[in-house]
Amino acid sequence: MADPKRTADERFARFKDHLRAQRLKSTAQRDTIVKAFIESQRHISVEELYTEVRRRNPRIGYATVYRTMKLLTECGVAAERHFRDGEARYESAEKQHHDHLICEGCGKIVEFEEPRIEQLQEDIAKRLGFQFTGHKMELYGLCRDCRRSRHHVAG
Amino acid sequence: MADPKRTADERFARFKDHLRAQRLKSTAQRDTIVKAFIESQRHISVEELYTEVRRRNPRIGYATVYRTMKLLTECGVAAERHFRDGEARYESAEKQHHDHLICEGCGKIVEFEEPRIEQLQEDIAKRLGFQFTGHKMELYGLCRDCRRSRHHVAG
DNA sequence: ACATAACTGAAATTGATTTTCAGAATCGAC
DNA sequence: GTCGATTCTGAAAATCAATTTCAGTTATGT
Repeated sequence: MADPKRTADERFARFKDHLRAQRLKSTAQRDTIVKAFIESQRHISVEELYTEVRRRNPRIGYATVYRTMKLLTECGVAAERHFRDGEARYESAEKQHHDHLICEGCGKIVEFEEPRIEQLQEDIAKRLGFQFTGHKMELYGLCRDCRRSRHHVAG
Repeated sequence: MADPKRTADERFARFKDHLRAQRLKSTAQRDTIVKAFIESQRHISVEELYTEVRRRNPRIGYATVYRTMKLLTECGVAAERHFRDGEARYESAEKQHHDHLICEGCGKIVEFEEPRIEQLQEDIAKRLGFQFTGHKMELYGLCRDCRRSRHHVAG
């Protein structure tokens, strides 16, 4: 596994490169938000990120967080996901393709890959006359912990 | 294939039964909305349905359409879907389970089933310690027609 | 017919996200 | 370094889909 510090630096640098390439400006607010995102846990929501950003600099506004996440998505550092709860969540776009298994009890998100599913999806698209471009796939279930507490409630 | 008229009547009757069972009231507005939905094409949005409903009775409000679609979903006549475009779409819940392949060019929606994918999904959930409860899966692609027009634009 | 619980439309509200706008900061030219 | 055009920023307003409120209306059981 790669040195996480180095990876973080690389991602930050990629963001800075994007700004330069697009003739956008480097600002303290953007730096703060991007660093907070890069150091964050996976699948963070804007609200969660905003809370952390505010901790670092309380004068940064909600809109700037939204605007900066859009930039991060454009330059391929972040990827936007929409699960069932209605608010966007962002994850690192570094990782190879994967999908998500989400616990309906506690919201825990587990990542997985399954090339056999991807293959079947391509086959289906082709069979129906489509050029396959992508998919959205989430599995839902109950994790072990939540099954245990359900049992308590139920009997 | 079943007689579509009979199926429509059955679905309307199921809605009426639901009202009775829940001690809710039959109203002209609800009847109009439900009939419009039942006669509609697959995957209709609330806005599209509202347009048709207004044609039949211009005094019916948006909120009533929303409220009635919720009832239809509760009694299993309609099923709510959320694709990429942000607004809910409703389809007949009569059909057996299926997923959707959506054209990114024209928005065309094709339904399909693939038991092998469902099986793999269950396997994944079990492997990761989850009790599988369901999935959300959409495939995206370009249909034949849209590929053709792309070619025109591109070359 | 009456009571009453449910329903309706319009308007207000919500929650996530985006836009507007006036002041502030960046960065490239001098 | 400082000027100036351009871009940014935060706060507040706006948007968009969906829900709720509310005061007046209607359906249903007796």
